Amino acid sequence: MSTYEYLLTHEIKPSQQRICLMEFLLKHRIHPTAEEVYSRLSPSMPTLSKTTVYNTLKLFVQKGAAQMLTIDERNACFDADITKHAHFLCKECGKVYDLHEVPSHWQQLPEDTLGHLIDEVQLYYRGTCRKCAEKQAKKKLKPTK
Amino acid sequence: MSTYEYLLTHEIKPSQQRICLMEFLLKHRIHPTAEEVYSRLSPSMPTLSKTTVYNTLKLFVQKGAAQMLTIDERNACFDADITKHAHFLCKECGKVYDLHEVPSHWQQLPEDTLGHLIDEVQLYYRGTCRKCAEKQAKKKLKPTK
DNA sequence: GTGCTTGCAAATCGTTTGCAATAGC
DNA sequence: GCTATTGCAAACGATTTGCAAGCAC
Repeated sequence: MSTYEYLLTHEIKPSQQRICLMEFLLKHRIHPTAEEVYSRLSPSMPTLSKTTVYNTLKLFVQKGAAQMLTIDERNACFDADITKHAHFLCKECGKVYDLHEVPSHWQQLPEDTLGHLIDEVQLYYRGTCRKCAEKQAKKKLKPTK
Repeated sequence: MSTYEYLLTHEIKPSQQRICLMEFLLKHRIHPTAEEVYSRLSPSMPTLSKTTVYNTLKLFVQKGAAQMLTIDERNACFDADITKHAHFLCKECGKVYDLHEVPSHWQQLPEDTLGHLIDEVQLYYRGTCRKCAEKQAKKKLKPTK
């Protein structure tokens, strides 16, 4: 299915900008922030504005074509993978990773919700990612001081 | 145990402001934002500054005496209950509720973390809280228009 | 041409920073 | 007196808003 058709299945009118943004999200599963999307796309789309990036990402979320992650306190990031899956934030480098290997019990909604109506679940982990942990281990072995 | 002693157990030097803030957090389990803490305390502490509120809340989190929640995209909120428990955000009224009744499997760290070192877990639900759901139901029965 | 989409500039809001005043040992 | 804490004002950065221009059917 083309991105054009994919947007239609989510009731999103496919404009040039929307297609490019969705294509970017689908291709680069890096959980980009609005800022990142803008800076990566603007070289090839000189007239693209940040406002459009913000508007479009918000539209995708509203229409269920993307999810917004609030795992990073500083800025929201976006994921076109709309299946429920856990996320991991590295506090060192700020990267967000998928964690599909987490057992999926958490995805089921609890029976007792105190009467609240739940329509979204997010499981967030935070810590130090593999790469940063390795970097730190090396530093300890041969310190630069 | 007094708040003074409680702060000491977390290696936090108990100043006037720190005691008041921690007392507020312990007494009012409403997951306040920094702004809320400030506006609720400043009437009785006229010289209190927002900077101090931000500094102090950050200190509490660093020392493990409070946790920061990023469930609300707009602003961080704080919880002096440092036990692992799920949270629910009402998208209508913005309130954050504890959900202690959620089965606790999710609190256990997954075996396969792709090599990442996890030191924090958060489970967030979002939807419509009981009060807001009731309000909406009433509106439907006797619409004002 | 009508209505939605885009893009610019300015505004907003939460949070941080620089630095001087203050408090507590 | 020295060090850590506090508080003000300014800076900052992410996001939103108002509005004019552009596009598509």
